[in-house]
Amino acid sequence: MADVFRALDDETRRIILDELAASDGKTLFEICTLLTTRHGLGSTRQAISQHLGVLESAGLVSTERRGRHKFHFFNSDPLAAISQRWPAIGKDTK
Amino acid sequence: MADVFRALDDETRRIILDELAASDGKTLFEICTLLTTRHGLGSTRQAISQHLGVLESAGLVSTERRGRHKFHFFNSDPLAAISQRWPAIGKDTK
DNA sequence: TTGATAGGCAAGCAGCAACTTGCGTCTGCT
DNA sequence: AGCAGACGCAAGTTGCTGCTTGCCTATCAA
Repeated sequence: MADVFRALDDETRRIILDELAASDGKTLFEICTLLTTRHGLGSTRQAISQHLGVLESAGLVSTERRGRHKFHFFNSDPLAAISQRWPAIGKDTK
Repeated sequence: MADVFRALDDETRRIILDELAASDGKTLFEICTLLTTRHGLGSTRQAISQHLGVLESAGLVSTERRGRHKFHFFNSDPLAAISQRWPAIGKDTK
């Protein structure tokens, strides 16, 4: 559970989650391109790769390898643990 | 919004939030006592004070001064922003 | 098989964040 | 007024974290 909060404590990782939540199945290079074009982030490929590693080890992102491509998928299950700990969250969300 | 995640990225602060969510209106010394007795944390008063400062500047804790006492209250409003960003959170919370 | 594409591993560096330590401030009681 | 309790401020230290750099592995196409 601690990993989830640590993973969310970074604006770049939050943006990555936004992009994956909008449309799943992106590769590392696609995410790199999106971050530079849409969000003006000049991070390196390795930096993004490390971010994805953090997100994956926190369970927020799951991956699937096909050939030389690795696709990334958003997983919201760990976020549910937050609303379980402080139930007031999902109260008025409907 | 970044402050909220940074504030939650610390086990001690999460425990403080748990205690305040369980029962509001605690003073700094009361929180210190709870952390040492119930959770076995040997932190200093100043350390807890700094944690409360982080939580307060993130909007997760509001304070009220009466005399020489300062009471702390849990505020879940910033947590709602999380479920707004990734709506999947409050999905099955009912 | 050669080359190009997609990604992984690991060391090094810089900045931040948590904790401690020491002192200062203000309130309330006697 | 004097003292003790509850809290605030600020500097210094240590450990972690994000980023870069450099090199390596694996897959597909020609």
